Amino acid sequence: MSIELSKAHNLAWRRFLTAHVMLIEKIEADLAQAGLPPLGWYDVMFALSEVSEHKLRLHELAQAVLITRSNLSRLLDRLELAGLIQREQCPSDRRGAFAVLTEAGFTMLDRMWLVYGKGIEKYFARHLDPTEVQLLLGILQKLTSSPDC
Amino acid sequence: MSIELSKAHNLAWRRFLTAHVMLIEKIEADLAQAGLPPLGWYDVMFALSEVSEHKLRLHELAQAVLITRSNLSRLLDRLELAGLIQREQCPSDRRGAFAVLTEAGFTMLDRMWLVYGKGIEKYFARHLDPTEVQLLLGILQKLTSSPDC
DNA sequence: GCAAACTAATTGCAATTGCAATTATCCCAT
DNA sequence: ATGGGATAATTGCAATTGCAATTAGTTTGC
Repeated sequence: MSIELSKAHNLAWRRFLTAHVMLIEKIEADLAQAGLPPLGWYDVMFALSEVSEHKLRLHELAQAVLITRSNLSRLLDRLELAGLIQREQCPSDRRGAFAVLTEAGFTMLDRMWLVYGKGIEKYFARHLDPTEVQLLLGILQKLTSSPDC
Repeated sequence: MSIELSKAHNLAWRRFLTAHVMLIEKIEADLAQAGLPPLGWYDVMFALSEVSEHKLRLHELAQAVLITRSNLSRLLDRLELAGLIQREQCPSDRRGAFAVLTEAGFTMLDRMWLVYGKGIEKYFARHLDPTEVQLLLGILQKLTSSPDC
C-alpha cells in the first residue's frame, strides 16, 4: 500500500515538473511571438504594480519574485534601460534603492498581460473545473507554506 | 461568478510557479550540499536507465527530458566528461549517436536518488494525502496532454 | 543517379544565471 | 565615539542557456 502510494507521489512529482516546463515554454513562446519581453520582466513589473507607490526596495522585490539579489540587480538594469522601471535612491538608508514602475512600465505590463493572461487561460485555467482549482489551491498552499525540514 | 473563478485560477497559476521555484531551489540546494550534480544530470541518466539497453538516440533523449538538442549536446559533453554516459555511434544512421548510461552513471543515479527522493518526500509527497495525489495526478495529466490551441 | 529538401548533431556567439567577492552604509556594544 | 559585525546593492567571472548557422548524412522525386 505505502509502496503504491509512493509510486503515485513520484509520478505526480514527475508530472509536476513536466507540466511546468511545457506550460512555461508555451507561454514564453507566445510572448516572444508577440515581440514582448520574457516572463521575468512581467513578474518584476507585476510585483511593483501591486504595492502602494509602485515602488519597492530591491531586497523586498527580490524576495517577492524569488530571485537572487545579484540577478535582480542585472534584471533591473535591463528593465531600466528599456524605460520600464527607474531606480530611486532611498532617503532613509543611503545604501538602499527603490525600484519604481514607470508609466511605460504600466503600459508594458498591460500589453504583456493580454498575451500572458490568454496563455494562462489556454494552457492552464481552461483545463480546471472549480472543484479542481480549489483543491489545487489548497495543495499548492501547503507546499509553499510548509516550514520544511 | 466567472470573475471569481478567474481569480482563483490566476491565484492557482501564481502558486504553481511559486511552488515550482521553491521546491526546485530546496532540492538543488540539498544536492549541492551533498556534493552531487544538479537535477538536469539526473533527468538524463534517469531517462536512459528506464529504456532497454540504457541507450537512446540523442533526439529521443532530448524529447524525453524536454530540452533543446543543442543544450542536450553540451549537457552530454559534461556527463561524458564525468564518465556517467558514453556516446556511441549509430550503425544504421551515420549522422546519429546514442547516449549510453555507464556503470558509473548507474551508481551516480543511485547516489543522487538517495538525496533527490528524500527531497521529493520532504518537500512534496509528505504534504499530500492519497486523495490529493490522485486529484493532482489527474489535473497534471490534463495539463500536459492537452493538444492546446 | 543525382539535386533538393530534410534530419541529426554540433558549434559559435551573445544573453543570462549563479556564486563569491567588493563597496558602501548602518547598527550596536563597549 | 568608535570598531566589529551585519545589511544593501553591485560587480567580476565562470558556467549555462538560447538561437542561428554549420556540418554531415539521408531520403525523395524526377
